[in-house]
Amino acid sequence: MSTTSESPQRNTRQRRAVAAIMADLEGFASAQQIHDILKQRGESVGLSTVYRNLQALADADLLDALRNDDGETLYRRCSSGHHHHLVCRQCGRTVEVEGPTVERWADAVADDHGFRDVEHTLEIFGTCGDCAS
Amino acid sequence: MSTTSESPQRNTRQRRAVAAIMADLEGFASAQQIHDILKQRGESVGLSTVYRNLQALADADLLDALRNDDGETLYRRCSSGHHHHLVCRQCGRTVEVEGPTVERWADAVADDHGFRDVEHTLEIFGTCGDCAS
DNA sequence: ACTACTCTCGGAAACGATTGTCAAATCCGT
DNA sequence: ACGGATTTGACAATCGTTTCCGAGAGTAGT
Repeated sequence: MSTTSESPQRNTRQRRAVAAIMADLEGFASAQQIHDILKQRGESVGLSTVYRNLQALADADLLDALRNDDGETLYRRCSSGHHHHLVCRQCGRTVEVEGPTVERWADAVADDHGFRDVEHTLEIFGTCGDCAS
Repeated sequence: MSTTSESPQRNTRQRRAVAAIMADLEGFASAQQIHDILKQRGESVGLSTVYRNLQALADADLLDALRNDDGETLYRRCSSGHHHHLVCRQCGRTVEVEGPTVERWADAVADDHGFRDVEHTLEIFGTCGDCAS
């Protein structure tokens, strides 16, 4: 499988259901939460399947994935291109932010120390206005 | 535990052994790796104890902790104060970096969106000069 | 529509890091 | 050295996630 094709990607009810949830969802959610939501909507999908499909979507860059402090992986739909997140630690509301300054700073710092092929991760956590009251 | 004192903090062989390892260690290491190193040095310490002491040291801001992509928590000694890391993804060599500009930017962005109690995480990964050759 | 060939599903078992339990060992002030 | 509190450590339990594997469902070819 080194050469070309990804797997053919079949169009299943479960795949559609997970994608639909993610399209609606505002903040980050864990695989288990998404599994619960599916159950509530009556579109029951096996937990393993939820995990698999979320991974697939994340691999295809259709979802952002991040780990919270509890070690859970959270998913959320995302716009294309490089960006970071401002996440409410109460309700999960998320704002995508860009910071050209930060990008340049990170690259410059890495360059100063002779590092190549630089990447970075940056997340901002806080309590949003609504949750603060 | 809201009120006053930290726990009395006793000076045990195990606590000293863990602290000693961390003083020597150059890059980030997982609790289990540290447990192994202790065993090799003949200073055997229970795994739970290693976990507990690493957490305690991290809580006391004597160690930095970060999670790798595999979900393991890695520890490393650190200087005091807020800082970030530039980590070589090959050899683990780590440089502590500061970025007042970034701090201000993050706070400003969060403030713009009405977020309070803001924290952020930022790590830079790359290949260091030595490993690039 | 029928067949054959996969890919996918799902429930249960496996996994791996971490945390909890609790009796025994160890500290440390007195 | 004594005694009460903390800490240790072997083991079990937890928790998120992954893997297994037989059954089920898409899809292409006829």
